[in-house]
Amino acid sequence: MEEGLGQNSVPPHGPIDKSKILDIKPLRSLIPIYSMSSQAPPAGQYPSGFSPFFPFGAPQQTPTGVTTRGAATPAPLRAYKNPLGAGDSSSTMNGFNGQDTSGKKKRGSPSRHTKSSVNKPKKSQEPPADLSGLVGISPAQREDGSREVVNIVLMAYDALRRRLCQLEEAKELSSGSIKRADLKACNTLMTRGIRTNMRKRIGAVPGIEIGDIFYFRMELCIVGLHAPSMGGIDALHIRGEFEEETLAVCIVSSGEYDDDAEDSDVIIYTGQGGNFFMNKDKHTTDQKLQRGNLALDRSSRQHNEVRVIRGMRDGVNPNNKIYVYDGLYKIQDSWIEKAKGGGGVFKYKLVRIPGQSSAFAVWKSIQKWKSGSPSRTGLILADLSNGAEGIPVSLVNEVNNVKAPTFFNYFHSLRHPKSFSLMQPSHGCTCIKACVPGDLNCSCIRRNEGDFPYTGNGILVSRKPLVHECGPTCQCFPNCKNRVSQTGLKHPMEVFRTKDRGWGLRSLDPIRAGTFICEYAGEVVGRGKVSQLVKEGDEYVFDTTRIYDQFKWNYEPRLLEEIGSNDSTEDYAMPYPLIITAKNIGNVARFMNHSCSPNVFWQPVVYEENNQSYLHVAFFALRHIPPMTELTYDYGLAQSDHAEGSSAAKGRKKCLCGSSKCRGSFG
DNA sequence: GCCCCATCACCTGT
DNA sequence: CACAGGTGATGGGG
Repeated sequence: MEEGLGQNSVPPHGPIDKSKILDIKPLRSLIPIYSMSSQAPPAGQYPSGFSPFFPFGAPQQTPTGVTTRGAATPAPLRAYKNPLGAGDSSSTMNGFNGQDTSGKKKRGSPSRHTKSSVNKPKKSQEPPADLSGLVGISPAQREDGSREVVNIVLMAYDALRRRLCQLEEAKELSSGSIKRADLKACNTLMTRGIRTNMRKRIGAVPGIEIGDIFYFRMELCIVGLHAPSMGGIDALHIRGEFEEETLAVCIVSSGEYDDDAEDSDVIIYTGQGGNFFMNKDKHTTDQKLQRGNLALDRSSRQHNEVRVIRGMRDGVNPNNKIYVYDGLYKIQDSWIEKAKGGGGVFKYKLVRIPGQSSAFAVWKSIQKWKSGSPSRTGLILADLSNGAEGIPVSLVNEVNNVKAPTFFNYFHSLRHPKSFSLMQPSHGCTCIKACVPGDLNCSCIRRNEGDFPYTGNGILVSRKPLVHECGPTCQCFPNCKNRVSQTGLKHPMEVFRTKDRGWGLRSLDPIRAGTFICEYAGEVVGRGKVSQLVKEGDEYVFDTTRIYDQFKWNYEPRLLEEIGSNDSTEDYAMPYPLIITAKNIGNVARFMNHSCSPNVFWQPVVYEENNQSYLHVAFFALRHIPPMTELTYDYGLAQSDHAEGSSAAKGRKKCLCGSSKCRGSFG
């Protein structure tokens, strides 16, 4: 039956009649598949991707929806799988939900299903309470998100996941372990209603921007970008008046297949099924035109927009995979190939819709810069740190003719005029080799209230008034995992010229939330000198005693209730003042600009040198940061400014961060 | 029609 | 490499 396509690895030119090959009934010609009468929004208001529903007549317009975001356009779709969780629980929240007049129903009735509940006893429990209000998500926002809500959900997810990892790692290999913290965190959040964009849609997803990166498939699920937790194809089922239709809305390209195309705007995607590499004992079979394949096939005819997420190996951590949202594509071609195992395999050619900001293409050009083939445009200096960092810090200006920042000496850490004697002198831990999470004999861990502050791959678990790291007086090896902020830069950085804010800092690598970025290096000065420095025009003062906007980064303790761990103090009070000037001496941190919605935050870290405790300011990623994104943190307000109220105090600068939550000025 | 459960596939992750 | 594992689709029974 596969005579005609046995030897081809080239897409045939004409359209194939798959119905012949696969014994599938032919496609019917499509009529508009949802009712236009009742709720059609005014013309022109469709989100991108809807017009193609008009089979042949509608003009192929440009992807208008691509650049707009957050515009919660009403979608005239009725999805089969309605977001029942939302509908139900929202009415529950009103406290008036037509309570079961139908006597029985609902779970908890311990009637005849007891037999099945023997093997899975946990199922019979009451559903967990809706906790979405805790983190500030309304029922409507669960349906349709926004940038802010997406950030809230992702932060809640990762905070919980980090904490679960921490608990898991502390337990060594003993009792009931929390394997797969990624799954557990997702499950917890979903059952508590902490998620967004539950309404499946074609085209852009509100709150998700092209270039956004993710570190787990579950992150794609909870923000409504791609629903299946493993499957590569997300399909939407639409009920029309006479027919039902299924369309592909999103795909994840894992990069494990031969998806690669030379052109970064093209992707060749393999259909699903056929067991062609999973079951080894089974002979590989032809893929069938069903499920995801069927959806892709229909989409290739409807020409609807399909979101594309590209999975790729993390250069820093080859075990990890990073998912990059690469925007909207359309399926241009499809054909059948013969796989090595012998089965027929569907192939789909997706082409990126032009006019979208680049995402995956940026990754590709970074790869090229790193290999050095076309040199970086605007490169002024290959390594601003002059070897002081283990990793080069390039200096780049693609904007104007300014050749260099004002002179300063690059230094990787702090210079103390005197020892920092606020804390009682203490001795380092006596661990051999490395400190082990959960080992309460380790004095450093005890100082961290029994928690190892970092996960195994060096990610900060939660903010604290003070993180205690191991230091030179500890017995443990220098590669102990509790020395994260002492190990210098881990990502190749770039000091670059911004359009309107002088120099800025960004990374060539993606940075995962909670990753240590750098410390604020410079000279420590006494508190009394601050005003003098400011008067002298020192723009490089870091002062822990300023007023900082509070924000929540740690996990929500109520989400951990069933594990019995509900300690979480996100205490924002700064225990010890520390003032640093990086005017004459400093590192990359002095180039980080202010933003009112930053992607980096600072955390006090302490460790010992020569039996004296020294305080450092360490910067961590607030959320996942795509490569080439400017790194920013909140500069806070000088105390004197705060006392004067909101009147424009002297020395304040107009803020150009461009955030929707911009406070207007800083400094 | 609905609800509940079981089963299955899936471009996971450790 | 093995295997635990979540989600959503599917299908059957009550």
